[in-house]
Amino acid sequence: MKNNIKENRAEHGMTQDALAETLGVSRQTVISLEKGRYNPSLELAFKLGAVFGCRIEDLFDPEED
Amino acid sequence: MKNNIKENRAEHGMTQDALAETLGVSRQTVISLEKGRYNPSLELAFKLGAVFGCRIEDLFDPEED
DNA sequence: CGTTTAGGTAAAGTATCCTTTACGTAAAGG
DNA sequence: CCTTTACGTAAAGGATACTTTACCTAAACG
Repeated sequence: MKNNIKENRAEHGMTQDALAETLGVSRQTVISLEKGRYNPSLELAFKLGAVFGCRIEDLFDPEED
Repeated sequence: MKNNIKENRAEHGMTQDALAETLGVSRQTVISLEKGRYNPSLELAFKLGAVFGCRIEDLFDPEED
C-alpha cells in the first residue's frame, strides 16, 4: 500500500517526531509508515487524514504495492 | 469506530458469507466487523469501499465509539 | 571539536486483527 | 419432523501493527 505521508508531512513543516506526537504513536511508527513497511490501522489512517486535512483516499493508494 | 457495513450489505443483497468471500476474509471477520468488535485494517476498509462503491468515510465514523 | 536536531536501522515485546473450529438458534421448506 | 440457510457466540492460535530501547549517520551551529 503506497502512501504520500512524507510529502504531506513536509508540506505541513512537521518533523517525524512532531507528527508522531500529534498522532499519538511512536516515532518508529511514523518512520515505518513513510517507508511503507506496513499498512496502518483504519484508526491511524483517519487520524492522518485529520492532521493533513484530506481524505484517506488522498493519502493512500491501495492499488500499488 | 462505528460503521454501517450491515446496512450496505443488506442494500446489496449479500449474506455475510458472500461478503466474506468477496472480501477474501473469513465469515467471522465480517460478523465481528458488523458487531463493531474491532477496527479493520486500512486494506480491508479499502476493499469494503470497492465492494459497496463508496468512500471509506461513508462506511466508517471515527468519531463515535 | 562537541552538541543538538532530524532521520534512520535493528531487535524484542505487546496488542490486536483475522482465522479456524466447534457449537447454538431461529426461520423456511420439503 | 428433518434439512438447509443465515446469523450468532466462544476460544485458541497465527500474523502483523505498534512500542520500546539502543545505537548510527549526517547536517547545522557554537
